[in-house]
Amino acid sequence: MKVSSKGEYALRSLLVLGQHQGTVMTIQEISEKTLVSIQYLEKILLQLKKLDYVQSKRGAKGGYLLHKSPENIIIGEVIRNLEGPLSPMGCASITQYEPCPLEQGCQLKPLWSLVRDTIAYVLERTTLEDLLLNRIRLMKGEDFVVFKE
Amino acid sequence: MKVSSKGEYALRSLLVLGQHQGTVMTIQEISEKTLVSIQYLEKILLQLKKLDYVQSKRGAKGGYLLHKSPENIIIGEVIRNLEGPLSPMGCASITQYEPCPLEQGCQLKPLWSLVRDTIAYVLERTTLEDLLLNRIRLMKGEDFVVFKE
DNA sequence: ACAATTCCAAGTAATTCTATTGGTTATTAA
DNA sequence: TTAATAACCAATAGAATTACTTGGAATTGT
Repeated sequence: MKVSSKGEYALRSLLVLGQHQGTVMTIQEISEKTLVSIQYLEKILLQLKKLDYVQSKRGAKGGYLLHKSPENIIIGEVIRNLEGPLSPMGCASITQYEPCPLEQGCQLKPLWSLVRDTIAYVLERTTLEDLLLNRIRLMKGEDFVVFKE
Repeated sequence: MKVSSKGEYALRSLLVLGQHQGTVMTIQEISEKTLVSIQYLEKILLQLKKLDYVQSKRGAKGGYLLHKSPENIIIGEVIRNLEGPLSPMGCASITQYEPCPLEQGCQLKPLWSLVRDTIAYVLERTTLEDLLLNRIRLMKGEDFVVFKE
């Protein structure tokens, strides 16, 4: 159930850019802050640019800037865009459903759908702004309830 | 955020064995029901045996049986045993924590911890019996609440 | 002009995932 | 006792993915 390093690195980059809004950051600077190699970052930032999360300036004094404001960057979407569906199995994916020969009568699919929904519930309601403001609430014990009873 | 096919196949096998409790099933029969190759299943079943979920009988009339009763087979544990931590990132794993150089002050870790906790919440409360009885509740819209307010 | 910096394509190395091959050992039934 | 059945086991091979590298082309500011 891992998130790939590509997703992790993309989020690290967005966070760093979010912490320096208004100033242009070079890939090198982002690399220092995120501990990701310049060459790999390059590819990730290019992807983030195509997805319109960031903006670039070429040439001397160039670099990267956030293009959307943090409250409009939804973490679930970033992950989906960079590494595919949030669903643990294709059969339970809403954005990229894949059929499965076992599907009719499959007793596993409801579980995967439930997992997909819980993950999506969390990640689609979290924005870059939430991360920047440390607005994530950790759950412990009894203050966590999945179903309204 | 995918579950590997090994985990999926293991759960399919346990489900099939759960549907035929009391009767010994050969790998071949399990293969037909799960649509997994005999050779790959062999390896998975061996692992499930070492983990004590199933029991085997060698020789003619041999095959596999569940060894634990379905209500004692916790899905989260099966997945963890077969493919590692439920956590999307090592830094947020409770069972197999891995340190990260960015960790102090990392604004991503709380998110990964939250995701880990939600996934674990679902999978550690689901048993094979729940799957066999189709006792998984799909969430929709407003009957799903993550935090008690 | 020149240095800085993004852009881009291609390739490589490592890892993990999935599956196969070729046998060995234990059990049952005839 | 023999033959058939079926689990056990080790080694490895192929495919896919991930992570990263290389080498240069294009753009911009001074």
